Amino acid sequence: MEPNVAQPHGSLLAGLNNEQLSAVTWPNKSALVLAGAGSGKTRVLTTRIAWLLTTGQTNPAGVLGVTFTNKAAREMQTRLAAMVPVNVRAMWIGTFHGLCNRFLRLHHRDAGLPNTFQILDSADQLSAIKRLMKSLDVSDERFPPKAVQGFINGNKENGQRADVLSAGDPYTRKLIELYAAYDAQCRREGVVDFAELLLRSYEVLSANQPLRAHYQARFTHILVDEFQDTNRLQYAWLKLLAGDIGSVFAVGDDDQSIYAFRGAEVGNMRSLLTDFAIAEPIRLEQNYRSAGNILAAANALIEHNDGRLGKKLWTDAGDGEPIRLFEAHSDVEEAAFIVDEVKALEREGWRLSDIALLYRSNAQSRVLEHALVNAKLPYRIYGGLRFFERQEVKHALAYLRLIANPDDDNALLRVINVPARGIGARTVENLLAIGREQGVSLWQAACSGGAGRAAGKLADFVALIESLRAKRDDALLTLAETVSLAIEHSGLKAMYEADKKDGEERLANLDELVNAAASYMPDEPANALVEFLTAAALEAGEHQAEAGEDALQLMTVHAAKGLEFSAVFVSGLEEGLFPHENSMAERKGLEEERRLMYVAITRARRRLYLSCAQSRMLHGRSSYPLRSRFLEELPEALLKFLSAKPAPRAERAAWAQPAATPRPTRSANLGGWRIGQSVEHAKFGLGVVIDAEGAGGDDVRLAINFAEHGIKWLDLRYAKLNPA
DNA sequence: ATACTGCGGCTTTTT
DNA sequence: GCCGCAGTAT
Repeated sequence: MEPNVAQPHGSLLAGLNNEQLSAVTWPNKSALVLAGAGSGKTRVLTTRIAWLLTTGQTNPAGVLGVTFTNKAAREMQTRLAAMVPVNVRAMWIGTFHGLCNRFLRLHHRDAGLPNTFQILDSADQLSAIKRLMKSLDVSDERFPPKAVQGFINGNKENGQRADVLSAGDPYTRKLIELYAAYDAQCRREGVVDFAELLLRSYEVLSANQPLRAHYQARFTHILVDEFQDTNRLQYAWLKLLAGDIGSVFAVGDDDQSIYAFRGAEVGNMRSLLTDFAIAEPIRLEQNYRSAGNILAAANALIEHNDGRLGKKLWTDAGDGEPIRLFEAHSDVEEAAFIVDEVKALEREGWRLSDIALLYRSNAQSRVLEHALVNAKLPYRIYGGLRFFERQEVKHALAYLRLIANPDDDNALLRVINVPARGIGARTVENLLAIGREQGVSLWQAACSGGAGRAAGKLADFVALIESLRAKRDDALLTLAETVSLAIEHSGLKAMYEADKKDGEERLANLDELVNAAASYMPDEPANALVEFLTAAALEAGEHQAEAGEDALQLMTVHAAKGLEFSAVFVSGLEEGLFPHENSMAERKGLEEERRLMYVAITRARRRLYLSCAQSRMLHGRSSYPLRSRFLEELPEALLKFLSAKPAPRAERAAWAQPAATPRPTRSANLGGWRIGQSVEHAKFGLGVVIDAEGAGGDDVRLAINFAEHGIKWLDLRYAKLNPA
């Protein structure tokens, strides 16, 4: 710490611990802040920006603040605004995608994009891919559209265009061909997907030296949140922007890296140290959230991972309560236990909204919800559809997109016959054929009118869109009026009014859309519609608003990252579920599962419950999983066993055994096979039996580690195995 | 055009 | 066991 700098800004820096202070007042060079859970990383990030500004080391234009979620970006802006008098809206603080969008709008010419370019969300992208494949007559059996989407996005996130890819096998060659065709289609239609926002920005900066020099000189301070979640392209983008002058101040936690499955590269943390000549990360290890026992459990668990940068959370708040453990006979009993405990907590005066029920996968919420409904405990569940992803909202947005740009084929196909107006599949086929043959958009094909019997209906549709466009332009409608008019004139409103099933809710959502438009503040009023549509794509909205009532919080562990609760229940701690069996087949999959467990544990402030069940309905059948190895990785001294029937001593003895040794299965019956046996499978080749589950008899599944295909779980009723 | 039925699949998810 | 999709029946 440098007193001469810190002194005049005492109020800004007051209350920071030594490590936080050294991070905040780090000199103007790159840094990696290893910020443990609950160690005050957002505070460090925002205070550093405030400090840089108030000490005159930079001005608002010199700061680039990057986050992953809109929520985090907003929080950064709000907190910064409270610290320094500065127009945070004018600053470049936002998500990777939001900032790239801003960049591409400013430089759309350099990027080769129309100034009205629209953004495809994942669902839009998938339907664009399906449409493309249909037009190219590619079998969606052999090439599942989701897999094609994954291929395209994966390559974009590695910075690779189709033209630099090559493959020996025809399958991959086809994928590359589809990738190229997809990009061409997007270019024709003036749309970009999420990954494209980043890749295109990166390419424009790479190719355009003056532009690059401008931004490199401008952004002297680049600050990144949740750095462990960056992918290769994001890292390259940051590196490019930093150039030789700029510094990167990255905050992250390798132990909370839980998004490798979507391209996050924890390795970027180590790369940052070398590429930016950082001698040692700054460690924020003092935790202000959880009781000591909870941190001790988290520390002990995460020690089982290799290759960590290393970090040990501590608190001066005392040990607190033991961690409560419950082993139920069934998933239903587990849910009943949780309900009972929650009721007890409620009686003791805990707020329901301060209690979270966490689980590994969404399917687990069902049995919990069932128990909660019966117990009349209010709950709020995160996940599922978000506002701008609802079909009625997407329909309305599609009309708005057509107003902004009628050549948007995705939008046109979505609503050309919604509500039904006599334009059937045959007519649409014709349009697609014309579009393909003449190289024009579907809108242009429809305008030319050359489509047989439904020509009149098509003309009506064209007239509808044109009248909406004309009304907006001539009558100078506000954004909200445009939205409202589109909903009404398109017939969407009438359609949902006639829908007795869930029309009412959908109409309410459409009203909400009009409200959203009314309160939307565009940067450039003349461009309000395009901006609004962009915001709708980049910020899909809350998962489910419904605030107000004091309700239990149900969510996946992933969704809980970044949140904290006084009491946390982690349910379903069973092998196969948590750690999830699918993750075992992935490289480093188990370690990511363990980090996920680490995230779950560190959400709790005062009380932590961990539970598992001896039997569980899974995929419509009973399964009899083993206790999760993660439970065995926790020091027994921290635990308090609450099971109605504690496990027998023999089983308890196995409690602290290292997880590496294969444990015996519950049922000795492995359908005649044994752990460690070599087997052969017709499709997967040679492998070794490494684990088993199921009730025995015909209900046996074996985990087999195949030489060629990795670990697979096979159901003996279907899989043909031979001894090898 | 819509409603029903059968089938497969099935982890996590932000932008 | 449940959901979503596709294909068929009305």
